[in-house]
Amino acid sequence: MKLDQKDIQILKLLQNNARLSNKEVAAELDIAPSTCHERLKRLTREGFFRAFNANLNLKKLDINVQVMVSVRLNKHEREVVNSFIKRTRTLKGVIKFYHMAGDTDFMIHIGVKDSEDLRSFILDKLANFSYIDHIETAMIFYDECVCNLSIFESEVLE
Amino acid sequence: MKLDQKDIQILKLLQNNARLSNKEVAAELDIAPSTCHERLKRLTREGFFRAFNANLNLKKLDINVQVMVSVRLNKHEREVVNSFIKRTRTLKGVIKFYHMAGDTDFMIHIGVKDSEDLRSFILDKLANFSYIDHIETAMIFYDECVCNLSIFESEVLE
DNA sequence: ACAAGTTCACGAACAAAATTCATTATATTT
DNA sequence: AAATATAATGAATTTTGTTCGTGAACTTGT
Repeated sequence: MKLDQKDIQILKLLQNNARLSNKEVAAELDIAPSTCHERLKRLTREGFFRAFNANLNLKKLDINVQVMVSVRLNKHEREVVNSFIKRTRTLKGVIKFYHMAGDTDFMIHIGVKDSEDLRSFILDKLANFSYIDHIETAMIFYDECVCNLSIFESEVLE
Repeated sequence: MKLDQKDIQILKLLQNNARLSNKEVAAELDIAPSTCHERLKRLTREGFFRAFNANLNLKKLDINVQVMVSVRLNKHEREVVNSFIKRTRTLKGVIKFYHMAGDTDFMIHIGVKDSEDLRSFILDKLANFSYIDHIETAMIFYDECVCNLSIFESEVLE
């Protein structure tokens, strides 16, 4: 499946503003709304979008502490790893979940109200999983979704 | 400003599907579209949304390598830090940008085509910033935006 | 180079959703 | 309880989404 410039432009626009209307995207690309609609439908059908997420202003929700929790397990069989993922990804406060290669097995971006909630998250929820080898917590001052698609403007995929 | 259950439900719904139509959200909350529209407008006006991002299927874009690059600087004056941020956050391939407290100053989630592009990213783009003390790269097997808002269902903010 | 076929973009027509607003209902305050 | 403020509603209007027939542009095979 080939992507041309227009397709890539659509992806980039929605990447940075997922609530743009079809009409707005069309205007940006300088094509007819119906044409744009066809392309957007095709991109969706072909699975170019994983999800559309609203990035919330956490401070307004009284979520004042964001941290990156790095976890190392002491067993790495598929079963143990899967069970960790299954159990952890649904915990309240989890924002983003990375499964890593290397020293650290998981990096979990979490957001909570205060340091008490953080303590409870780590001690009560994370640490009582049986195969934890190591947990390290680093505070996040500031995070940002940048989304600079690493595709050259001249590049066309097929 | 107070948030009630319905507001929180709206935020959660859009967090997980930012392209839901007003009508769909209204149906989910079991309220009239006009009511829902008012609330959504209010939430937007009051700044509860930072952004709406499409999460793209990177494999389909020939972006096969995702890594978390940890950077430590050897100077931490505001000027140096700001200049690093300004310079780095716009680099092609940067997906998410974390400014950290602690051992590591920045964690940068990047996505590139292959290990060659990664090498070039690190050597040509990152490493020639003057105040780099340390760069560490960890491969990401898999990442996911989970968005489990850490707000209790019974909780109401004001 | 040319004909046949395919792909793509377009605009008009229709359907659906967004948006506004006057009215009614529900809370809050005094 | 009356008065006031706040929120929800449905109907009317505007705007957008969606479909589809038509024609332009581009491919392919000869």
